[in-house]
Amino acid sequence: MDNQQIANTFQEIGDLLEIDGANRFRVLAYQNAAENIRGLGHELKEIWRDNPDELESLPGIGEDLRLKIEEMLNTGVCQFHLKLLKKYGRGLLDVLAVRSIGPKKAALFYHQLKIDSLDKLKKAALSHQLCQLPRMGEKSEAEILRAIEEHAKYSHRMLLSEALPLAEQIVTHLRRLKEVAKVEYAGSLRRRRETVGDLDILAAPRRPADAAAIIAHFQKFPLVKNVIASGPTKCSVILESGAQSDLRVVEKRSFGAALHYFTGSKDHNIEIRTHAQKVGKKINEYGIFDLSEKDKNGHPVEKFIVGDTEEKFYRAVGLPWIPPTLRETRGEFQAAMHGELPVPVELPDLTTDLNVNSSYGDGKSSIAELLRAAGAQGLSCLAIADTFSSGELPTLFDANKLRQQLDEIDALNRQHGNNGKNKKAPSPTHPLLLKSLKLSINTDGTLDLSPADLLKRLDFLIVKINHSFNLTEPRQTARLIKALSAHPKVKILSCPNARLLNEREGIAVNMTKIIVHCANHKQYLEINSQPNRLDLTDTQIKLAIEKKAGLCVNSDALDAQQLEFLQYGVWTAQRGWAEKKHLLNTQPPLKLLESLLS
DNA sequence: GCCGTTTTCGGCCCGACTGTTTTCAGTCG
Repeated sequence: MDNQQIANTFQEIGDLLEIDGANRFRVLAYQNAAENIRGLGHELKEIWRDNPDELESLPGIGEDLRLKIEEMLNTGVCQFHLKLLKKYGRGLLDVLAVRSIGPKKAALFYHQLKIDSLDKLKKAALSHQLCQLPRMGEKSEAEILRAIEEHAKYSHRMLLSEALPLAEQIVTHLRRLKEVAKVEYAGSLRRRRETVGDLDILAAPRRPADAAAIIAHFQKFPLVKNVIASGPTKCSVILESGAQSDLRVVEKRSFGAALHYFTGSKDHNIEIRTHAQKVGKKINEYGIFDLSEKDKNGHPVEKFIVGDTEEKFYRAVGLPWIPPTLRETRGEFQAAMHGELPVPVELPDLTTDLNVNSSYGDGKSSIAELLRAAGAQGLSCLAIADTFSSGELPTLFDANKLRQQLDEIDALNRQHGNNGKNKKAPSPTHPLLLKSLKLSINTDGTLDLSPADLLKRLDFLIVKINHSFNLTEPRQTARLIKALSAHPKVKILSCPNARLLNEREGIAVNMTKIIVHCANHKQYLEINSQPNRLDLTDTQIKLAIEKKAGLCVNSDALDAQQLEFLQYGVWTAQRGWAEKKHLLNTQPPLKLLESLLS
């Protein structure tokens, strides 16, 4: 079992225990463990194989959960999980996933009406059985029906690239209101997670009395389908796309504290709050409060210290500002304490895109168009890497097309003075084109390497998995290592997990082995910037940096416009603690070439 | 069930909103 499966098992145990009426802190322990395991950079399987004792040193894992992890790694199942599932049935988990139904109502429906599936829940609501139950009424019943509809239509997380423009539209909409002093989006969107559950928006009115006007204006956003909750400081709506958006309105003096609070992650906030408690301060979404003064009865007096900006907020607890992309409890608090926070790589640090598709292959733009777009983005170097053979059955290698492409690249380089004789270094005005090729890895790990005379003209090769996604982990790992070793010009592994967000799970592969192989052979793992890939993942990037493996952020653009996707790759790199120095393609092009070919 | 510079027991975040209540339980973030 991999981390994801183990985390899901703990999550389900937590949910079922909650319905079972277990101690809520016991439930919390399972949920925390699930969350921590999801954010882990290393596979539990590997940790356990190397040193079984180390499992218990992981956050949120004690003796009991360690035993359950070992059981799952040994047998592939957890008996306790099976016992709970047998008692309640898997359908009850679906019921629990419906908005407005929590553990208490799920348990009530189950015990009173034997409801253990979405289907039975819907029938009970339609036949008005639900509203007969204690503390249930017609409104609650209607709300459940509506939530079931929404759930059927929309239960996935949005891609970051879908969430961002939507949130920006809402923010723009709110900024138009003169009563608004400040407005930002928060949540996992601000942390640049690869997928986003809902859109959290935060606003501060110019005067406290203006809050109601902001709430009202939010509801008038053209894409609002229905309002699910609205009060004086808070409003939740469902948008036309099915996504939920939550607005919170706080006073200006609390804006920074609230921005921190609603940006999360939850675990990061707990870490900061616990730290604040140790230094005699209290944190909530309204600010930081000093508790050192006591009233005449000896009770602490809450004295507001600060809350208007995040910078001041962190400073008040003795910490530097921590970038949102790092707030995932992956050591950022300790790093901040010791002044060792990474300086995240930024988009302008990139000099080069090492993986772009042209119209010779799957791309839509000509090389000249790609080059212009790259220059406009501030890039001074671009590697054209088309795939000429792909799919289940590799077609014949299209040598003539490639020859024609290489001739065009040589001509363009001469035109820009990059013929080796010119002393001028490549720049956005004199960009350099590199010649590459993206080879599809065969099922047995071999590559179609011919003809040899054309390979000689290429600067480097990229390899990528385009088919046979379902091999076992040992086979898939061996396949990748074989492909990486197939030719000295193979330098980059593209889309290492071969995943498609919301569509296809990544391949089963021992990524630690791949990372170590790349570190030992001066090869580079790609952080693919396509918003539905973002592959490597953040935690794997962090692992790669720890193992000193090379990394690069590439757009894999299919047209000139998609060079803008590099921003998504850079954000993912930031989440993996990548600094400028960790990425190959932040180097000046000539130095980059030297590194790549050494 | 986990955790510890308040440590082996007793905590574990808590405020906003809704609906069904006649003062609050349940859900959510």
